[in-house]
Amino acid sequence: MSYRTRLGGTLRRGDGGQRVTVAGWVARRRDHGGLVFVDLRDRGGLVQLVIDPDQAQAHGIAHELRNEFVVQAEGVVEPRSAETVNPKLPSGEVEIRVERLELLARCAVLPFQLDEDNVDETLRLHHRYLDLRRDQMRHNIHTRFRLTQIIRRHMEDNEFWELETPILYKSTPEGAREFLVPTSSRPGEFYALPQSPQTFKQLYAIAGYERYYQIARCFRDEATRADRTQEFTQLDIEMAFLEPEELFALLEQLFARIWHELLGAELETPFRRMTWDEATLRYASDKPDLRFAAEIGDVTDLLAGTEFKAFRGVVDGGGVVRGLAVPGAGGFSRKDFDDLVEFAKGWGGKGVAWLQVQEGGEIRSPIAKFLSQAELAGIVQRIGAGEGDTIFLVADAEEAAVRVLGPLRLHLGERLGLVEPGWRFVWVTDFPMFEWLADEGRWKASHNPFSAPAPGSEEFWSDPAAARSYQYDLVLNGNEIGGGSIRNHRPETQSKVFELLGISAERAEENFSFLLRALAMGAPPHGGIAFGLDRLAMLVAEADSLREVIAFPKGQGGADPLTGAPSPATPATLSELGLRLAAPPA
RNA sequence: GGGGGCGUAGUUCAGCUGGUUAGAACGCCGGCCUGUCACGCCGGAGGUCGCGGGUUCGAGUCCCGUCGCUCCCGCCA
Repeated sequence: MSYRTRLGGTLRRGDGGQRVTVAGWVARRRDHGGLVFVDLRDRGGLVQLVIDPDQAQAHGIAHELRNEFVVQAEGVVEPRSAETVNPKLPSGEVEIRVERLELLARCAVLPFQLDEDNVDETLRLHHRYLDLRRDQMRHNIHTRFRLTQIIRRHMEDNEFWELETPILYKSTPEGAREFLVPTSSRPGEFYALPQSPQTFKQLYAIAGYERYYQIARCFRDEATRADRTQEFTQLDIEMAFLEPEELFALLEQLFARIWHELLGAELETPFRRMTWDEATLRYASDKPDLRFAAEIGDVTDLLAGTEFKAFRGVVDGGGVVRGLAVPGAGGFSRKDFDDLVEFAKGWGGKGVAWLQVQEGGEIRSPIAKFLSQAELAGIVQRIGAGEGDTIFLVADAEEAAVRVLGPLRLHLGERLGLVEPGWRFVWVTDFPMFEWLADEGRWKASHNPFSAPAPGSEEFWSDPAAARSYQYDLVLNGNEIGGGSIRNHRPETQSKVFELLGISAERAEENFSFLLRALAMGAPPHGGIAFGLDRLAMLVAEADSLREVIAFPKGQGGADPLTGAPSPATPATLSELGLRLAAPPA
């Protein structure tokens, strides 16, 4: 018997009369004793097989069939009569009248039903080959394929080369915890798996491969989340002679294409641009969700001489008073406000004050009596509150206020149903170049140590806190979906960054000598960006977890319920690698 | 590392304030059925209530511990 088949699920009325051989899985059998119907599933969908008792060979097998048995059927595609058309199936206008049926494989009793929702995820992952047969998963995985296909076409249309970088990488001390890889050829020495192809893609740019991209696998040995896994895929891009605007345009076109082809949505380009300072002030976030207004205003200066001690203390201590106005909180009860205070405390805040602007502009608030009319009017005006709005104020050190206001804004937006459907993209630019780690008494690169200073921050070492880097993130509906920067292409600038970060010349030499050497040998100005492909797939497939768009994902803690990885190594393997466990596994 | 949630037939769940033999639906097994498409009808099997301990005359239910999964915070240049 030959396996030459046609996808049954793709058959349509026009195929009527054709003799076909189809193969696939029994999605369902309806056995009437005489007539037997089988919904045959393949990658293309479902098609109905009809097995008549006249066809003794096929009929005998048809009774034995159970869900997920694998069969091949030969027969004739017949248009269905009007009464028997099934409008729910794309192939519902036809059926295959089977003349010969072959049982190719049986299926053991299923651990879960493929048409059941809400099956325990561990069980699904344990039998992922079954789970992937479900329509939803097939749709997700197919959507992911279409996404990468659009990306490849777009990059190719724009003269990018798809190039590879090593998976056995060099361990570098900065950044996320790495997966370490021992090797028997050099006991005591280790590779690391790449957190990103960062340094190699820069080397491509330096080599003069001016437009590089890769759909790259990356690894971080960190805790997982619904939107974070230890092993992930990113669209990685690097270009020589790059102006950020050129990159922005390239990606705006790419996203417009993806949204058009996968979601049927037309995106407005160019996307909005916003500096980090503006995002932090107005949205208390470096990834602002622009699907609703509720912008934050700073009223610190209005309260410089206030009688209200709680605010006065903060202002005098160099802190800020900031707030936002939302509509629709008019009916909040005392308990609702108390809950918000608790919410704020959960984010490390001291609390939240509220003022309701009632009809006629009258203010209702537990703190109104502590504030002058001028202060109240100033706050209402600065925050931009109208009648019926409620203002929420937070007074604290600036960083602490931002930490509370961001989540508070999102919480209120969701709670009050302010979030409008749609896709709000925004480029956030000019990030702080460094962050001061008070606990450790050192500077840390806020993005990565290869980002160049933004125009105006060339002498970043003179005031690291004020320095801005040439970095940009693409944010969609409050989620960071990509980030990149113009890199340091002058070795002396790169060395200065390392120096400021406390990476000694020796350590820089040890870890990055190859990069510094490369930078010294005719490195062009260059830069790039990387996008989380899994997250993008999750967005366009409208899934709620990364694991829904990864064919073989790992669970929390990096455990793979399917294969049982990770697993202990035998003493022989350890010894070959020159390793000995410090403590026996628990 | 910290906090929350969940764990009862193969699966998804119900099981009240502790009280007979722990139920339902789907799945599975057997039988009947020639136009169904979530086919229908009849019958049947299937449970260490995650695990361990405690309280009690009596524990799926209450308490303590533990394991597994998951969500969030920390962390993720």
